Amino acid sequence: MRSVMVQIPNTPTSADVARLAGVSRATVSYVLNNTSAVRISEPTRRRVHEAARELGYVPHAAARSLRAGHSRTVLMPAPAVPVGVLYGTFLNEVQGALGRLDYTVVQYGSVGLEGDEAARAWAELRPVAVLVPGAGIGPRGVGILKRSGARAVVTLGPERVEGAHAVLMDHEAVGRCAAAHLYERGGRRIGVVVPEEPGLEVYSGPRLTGARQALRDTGATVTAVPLAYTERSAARLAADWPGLDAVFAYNDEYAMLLMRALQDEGLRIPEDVAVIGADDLMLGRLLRPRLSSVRIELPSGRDLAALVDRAVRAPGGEPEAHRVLGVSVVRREST
Amino acid sequence: MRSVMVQIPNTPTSADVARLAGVSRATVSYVLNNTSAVRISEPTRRRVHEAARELGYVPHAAARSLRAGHSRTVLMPAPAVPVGVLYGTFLNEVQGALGRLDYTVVQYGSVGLEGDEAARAWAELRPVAVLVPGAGIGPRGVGILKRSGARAVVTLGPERVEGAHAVLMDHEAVGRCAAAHLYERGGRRIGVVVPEEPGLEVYSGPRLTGARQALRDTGATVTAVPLAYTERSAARLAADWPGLDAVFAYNDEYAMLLMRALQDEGLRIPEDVAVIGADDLMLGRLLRPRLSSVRIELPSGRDLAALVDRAVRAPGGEPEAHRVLGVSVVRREST
DNA sequence: TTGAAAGCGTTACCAA
DNA sequence: TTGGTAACGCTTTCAA
Repeated sequence: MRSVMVQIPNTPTSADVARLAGVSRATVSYVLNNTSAVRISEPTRRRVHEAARELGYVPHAAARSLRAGHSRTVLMPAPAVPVGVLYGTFLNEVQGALGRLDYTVVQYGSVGLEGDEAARAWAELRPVAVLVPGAGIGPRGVGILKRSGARAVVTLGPERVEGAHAVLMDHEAVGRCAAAHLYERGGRRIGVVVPEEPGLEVYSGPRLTGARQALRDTGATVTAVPLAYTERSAARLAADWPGLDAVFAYNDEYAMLLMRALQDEGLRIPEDVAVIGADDLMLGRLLRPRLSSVRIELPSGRDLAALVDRAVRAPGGEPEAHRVLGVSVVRREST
Repeated sequence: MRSVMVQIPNTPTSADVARLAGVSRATVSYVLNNTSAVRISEPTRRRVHEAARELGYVPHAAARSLRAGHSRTVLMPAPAVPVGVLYGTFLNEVQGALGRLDYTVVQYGSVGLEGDEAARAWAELRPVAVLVPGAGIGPRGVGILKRSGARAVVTLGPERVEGAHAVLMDHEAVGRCAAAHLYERGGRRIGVVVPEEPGLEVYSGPRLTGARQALRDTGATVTAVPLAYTERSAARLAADWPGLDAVFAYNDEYAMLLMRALQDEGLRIPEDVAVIGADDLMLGRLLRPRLSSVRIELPSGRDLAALVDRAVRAPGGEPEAHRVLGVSVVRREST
């Protein structure tokens, strides 16, 4: 009655495998999961495997985790904006490392969801751990996830969130490092580029703050310089240059853009304006003068995966906070 | 007996909500899902909502889709290599558009999985559709997914796969376009950069082939030029330059790298060697001479989402194949 | 308007 | 060594 009417064959279940192999569903489960508590005869095993192969049986993850009461899914909200090479590589590393620890990593496309709403959507999947980059979650969101069985919530960003483990990316340090370098090289009226593109405030804010911190009590001034990632915006800024003698340009891409616009206006780098970026991209080395940059060292994906794993295994523990992000100036010719 | 022993409160189920609200589980389901076939009194609705809020109830996606027999999950294998900004933006667009069509987009971290193995892992999640970028799946994989209930498999890449819908990214056209332009500008000994980084063959191969096609019967020669994305590799290549008078450098980043290395060797661009990249990145416009580039037009994320949606709703239909990728040369100063 | 009960695909316990 | 059975959380049909 059931499979006769449909053209597309119903997807085979373990019951189908059992029927074909002439055994019970339990036996199928034992065989396919290599359950060590139970000994199954070799001929039976073969029959079961054979039947599974023939039907193209694939276990149903939802049913399995429903029964088990937990999953090994680690959920990461997918970044809504295309993320830099550095960070992108890092996220891939984390993914690979978690995979090797036998977790299933799922990036959840959360475009359009915000705050607790997003947390609730993630919680529906009952992940064993959640890894949130940026500032996508608050204490309430963490609560929702934990109550839904998440054994670890780890944030990856500039600030700590109550109840969650934190991998603190100290972007203030980036700003401090850049500003200190510019001051040391003689800069006194120092600009800090703040990208106009939305979504970057999480990083640009702390970088600006860090620069301010570093130059407090030095007599140097710090000016926020808004800049969009377009040639027009850069040209306008350069044409109307507010007389700054040094700039920390947020990252290497903005730095390259700005440097070119300043040069086109006849300003000499670094004599008239010193420019430093961040991320130490290779492309910055191709310009003339070569671009100085703040090199940012992210933790290894393996370390982060290990942190998640530890948190999952010992869910009771106090949330740890790790300050990461090694920063150092790579001085080239633009400062 | 059950919740007394655990410190972490058990995650609330709809039964808990029902108990607190003093109604049956059925009623809870009706209220929370706004089931229109059934009328529930306003006071009852309020009590249910109240109870759900108080307990922090979040429905269990696995249980729901198990019962329903299907999900609205669209699965995309996460690209294993960090992907360019162009393609990354496109993937984000697709994700957003699918989200607006009420699909849940899940990027599955498939590092380390290959071929049918990967397909099987994806199939365990019983997605309603699978969107595979690159060359990550074969006909057998498609079969596995379809038998597991996927109503649409869409590949996104240079080649068609039996049984799957195809969004054909015609990278040969990119190569053809670049090569034709170089020939027209006077190039006769033409090089095509082939990145040494693994994972890029899917794109670099067709681009090389396309260049060969375009120059067949013209008398011009086409030479594959291996290049790693490092200054050393570029310097070595430039020092040992095989006398080519024009190069298609795979994309703008490799082009920038190569151009700088050639300049450092004293070769003039474009007089001695013409260079063209691809992707039309802004950064290419910052070099001197400004970099010429093949501009690649991807389809809109909304179109692709619509294709997926159509395929899901009418799963019987013949697989469609769409040739996308508009290509055009943006000539600047390097050719 | 509400409730009881069946069933989705798995696995684990207990019995044979 | 194998099989029956209950239970995971949810939705939906049927009955009250």
